[in-house]
Amino acid sequence: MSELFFEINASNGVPVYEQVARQIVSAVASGGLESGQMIPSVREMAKELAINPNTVARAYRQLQDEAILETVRGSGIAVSAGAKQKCRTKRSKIIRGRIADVMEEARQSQLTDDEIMKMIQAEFKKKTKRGER
Amino acid sequence: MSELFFEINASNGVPVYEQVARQIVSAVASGGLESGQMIPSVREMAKELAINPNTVARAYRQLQDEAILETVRGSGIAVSAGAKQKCRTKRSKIIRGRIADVMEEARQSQLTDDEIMKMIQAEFKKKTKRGER
DNA sequence: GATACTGTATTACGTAGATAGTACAGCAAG
DNA sequence: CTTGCTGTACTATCTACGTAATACAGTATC
Repeated sequence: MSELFFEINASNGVPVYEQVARQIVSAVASGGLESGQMIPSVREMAKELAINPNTVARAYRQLQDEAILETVRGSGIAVSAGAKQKCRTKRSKIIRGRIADVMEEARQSQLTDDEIMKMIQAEFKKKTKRGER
Repeated sequence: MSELFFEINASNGVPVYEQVARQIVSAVASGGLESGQMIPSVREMAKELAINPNTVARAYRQLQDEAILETVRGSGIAVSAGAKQKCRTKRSKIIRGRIADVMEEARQSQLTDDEIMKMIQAEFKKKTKRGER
């Protein structure tokens, strides 16, 4: 089931359980996963991603604490009602935070606004030129 | 001596030694530190920043490996000749890398180019409005 | 040469992340 | 009711990393 194109980047610095959680959030936010839909079981997901079941469980648990996932004992875990809106908000917050971090880092590097903006536009062009979307 | 306005953010996720190294690179890149100039000793810098001398030493050592700093036994550590150009390049690379990371993360979050650009511009405005530079 | 400063090397400690193994509780389906 | 799947809890271990503490080696200065 599933076909959830998840990718784990082990040499990324970002904890694996965080990556799993984020990708679920992204999937819900953009409609790839809908409210009420079941997600792959802990063991199944772990097998697919070749990681430890406990790591998956940790990601799921975190999302349960945020009421994005709901557990149905014996059956599995489903996407909560109203999760889509929550995930869209969460996703925005995460990305906005990352952007703010970079801005702050650039500021501390004593780069001028002009230099910063030029770098951003250069990277942006590079990105869109790769032919995505 | 020095007056090197360094700031250490302990709750930043970024290792302290990395922060020290980066701020030296920034200072050299923007002319605050010039080739041949001595930088504060390991212990002095550690005292100013209220961190462990070893942490400072690690930052210095890293920059020596990159030929940005040079050690003079018994005297101290000086900025290498040609360090400015190196640091400017390095600084650009670091920031560009961070920007690329955010772009990649945004892409994985399945945000559209339009949404991403809007977020960036919003944060950029927020930043410049704080009245810096 | 003695002192006081440099940088450096080594070792040890604490924390966070990931994994592993095991055990338990609940539901579905035969 | 039995079997097989769910999630959950707990403990232990391993590795990586950042930091800390201490001791050591070289030079300047008097």
